[in-house]
Amino acid sequence: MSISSRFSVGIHILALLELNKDGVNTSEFLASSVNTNPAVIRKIMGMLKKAELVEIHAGIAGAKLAKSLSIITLLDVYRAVDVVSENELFSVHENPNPDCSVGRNIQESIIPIFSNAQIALENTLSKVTIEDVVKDIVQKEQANSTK
Amino acid sequence: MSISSRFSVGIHILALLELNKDGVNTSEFLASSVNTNPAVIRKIMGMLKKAELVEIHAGIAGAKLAKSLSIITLLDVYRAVDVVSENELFSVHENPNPDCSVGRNIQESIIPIFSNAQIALENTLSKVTIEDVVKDIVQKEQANSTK
DNA sequence: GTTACCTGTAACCATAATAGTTACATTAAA
DNA sequence: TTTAATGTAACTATTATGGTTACAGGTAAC
Repeated sequence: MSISSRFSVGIHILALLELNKDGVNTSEFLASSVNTNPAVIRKIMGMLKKAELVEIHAGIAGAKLAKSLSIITLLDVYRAVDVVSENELFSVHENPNPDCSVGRNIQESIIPIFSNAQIALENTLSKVTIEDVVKDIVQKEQANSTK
Repeated sequence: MSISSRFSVGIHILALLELNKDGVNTSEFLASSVNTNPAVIRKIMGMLKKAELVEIHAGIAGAKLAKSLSIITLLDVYRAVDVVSENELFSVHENPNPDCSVGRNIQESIIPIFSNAQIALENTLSKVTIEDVVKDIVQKEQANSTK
């Protein structure tokens, strides 16, 4: 199975908040860029707000980044939108048979390995910031405009 | 979401085939160790067979490892049981708005990053073999028997 | 204060994957 | 021929996703 697209949508939103920082970023505007329903955006925005990545207020149109681009990593977004719980990227089968040497040890053997793999993934995400993504988008735009 | 427990069950099966290599490993026997239904085991065994990790034959009771423990990595198992497709660990939202600079570039910006994270995870899995898991289980057994 | 507009949230739906279950055809060995 | 195992298909319950509608609550402009 795949990790929810909430993650990629979260990145999209944050990048757009930067690139449109002088505009009014309503959920409807953001939804039109992502191409989804405004309620979906508001749900994800709620998560980003809880993680203190964005500033939004009931009744007031528009959202802003709550901190500098350069210190928001993709791992922050990944955690914010709750796509994978702590140490639960891999699921381990429950209740193996304790009367079997494999059954009674497999979980303890496997869990640290799975944890390491998950950490390797998360470390990769922690090394990329929203600033990197924004710069990449700007660069791609320039490359295309001179074609 | 989590990666299917087919992966951990696959590892369990392979380790057990080694530790019980002198016995007859029917799907019923394996199922009793994993604590699930024999048909579930047979389905997973079918995938392991297709990946040439185990040898089984219709009508003949028992399964054997098809290659040496030391060269079967967890990545081999992970691919065999088809828990995550190539480059699809992360899902990316479809059809972002091409009239927005973020919308028209976000996928191209994000996909290589996601791919790197997935590769980091898979590299970790490629460094652990079934032999490592078996040794760990044996060691845990010994540690417990002397308690 | 009332209107207009936005956010916050709940309720609901369709879809898809998981894990399990039953059943049975197919195959091989005793 | 009988027995027993594998290989599969069909079906179920459960769960997460992503979307949709609806509306309560907050804020600002008039």
